[in-house]
Amino acid sequence: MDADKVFKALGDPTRRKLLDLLCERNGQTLGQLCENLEMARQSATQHLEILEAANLVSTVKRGREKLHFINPVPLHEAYERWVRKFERQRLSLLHDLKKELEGDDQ
Amino acid sequence: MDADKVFKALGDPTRRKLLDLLCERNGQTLGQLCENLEMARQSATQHLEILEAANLVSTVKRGREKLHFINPVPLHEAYERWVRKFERQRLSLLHDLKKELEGDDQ
DNA sequence: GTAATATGCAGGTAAATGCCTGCATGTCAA
DNA sequence: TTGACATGCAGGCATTTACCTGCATATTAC
Repeated sequence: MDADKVFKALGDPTRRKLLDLLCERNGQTLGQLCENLEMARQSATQHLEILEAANLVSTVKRGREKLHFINPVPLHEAYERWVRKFERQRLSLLHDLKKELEGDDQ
Repeated sequence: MDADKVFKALGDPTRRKLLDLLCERNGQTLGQLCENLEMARQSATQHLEILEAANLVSTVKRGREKLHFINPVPLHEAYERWVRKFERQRLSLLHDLKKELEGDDQ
């Protein structure tokens, strides 16, 4: 997994929306996905390419259509390897912050 | 929480490294953080401003120093409201994908 | 007070990003 | 075969991004 590609891919609201759309109904074509976005088809294609490069989406050609499927693995790995560390320390980090904001400096 | 700011902030490797550094030792000054980055102080400042705008980092001025603390709340919320949806459906999404990659199209 | 230290502020630039238009290719159906 | 449909490819353009340098301000130590 390339963590940077995954996080970069998630950094754009259109791409998060695409993942949302695929989560609602997996295996949609490019055209179907475009109906829910307010941009040109080619722009959506570029976003989908970025998601594919991050391995968050896999595609299958069926005739003249291209079907898009979520691959949940990289997202899971990014969470496990990166976000979870912060979750583990969440309460103590929150404690640091509160103590400091209260000006408790002695 | 502004989800877009949070995800955008996490989309840069330098900013993730800053969060990592603060996770190891919370409350570091700008100068301390810069020692671990290979860029000018001003560049690091800009990254920290973005983390602060996303509310992922809070700062406290102490004399001429500026201390930086992680705020774990927005990250937790982003996970809860967004990533967890995919976690819940993870196995079924993975199943869709596998079925399709096997060319199981009937 | 003065010098060293820590940070803030104001541009400036090259590269990346996100969007577009126009045209080409490939597939299906009549 | 021909026209409609789904997608691919190439290039252009405005904005944002990530980095920098140079100088200003504020705090501490001597």
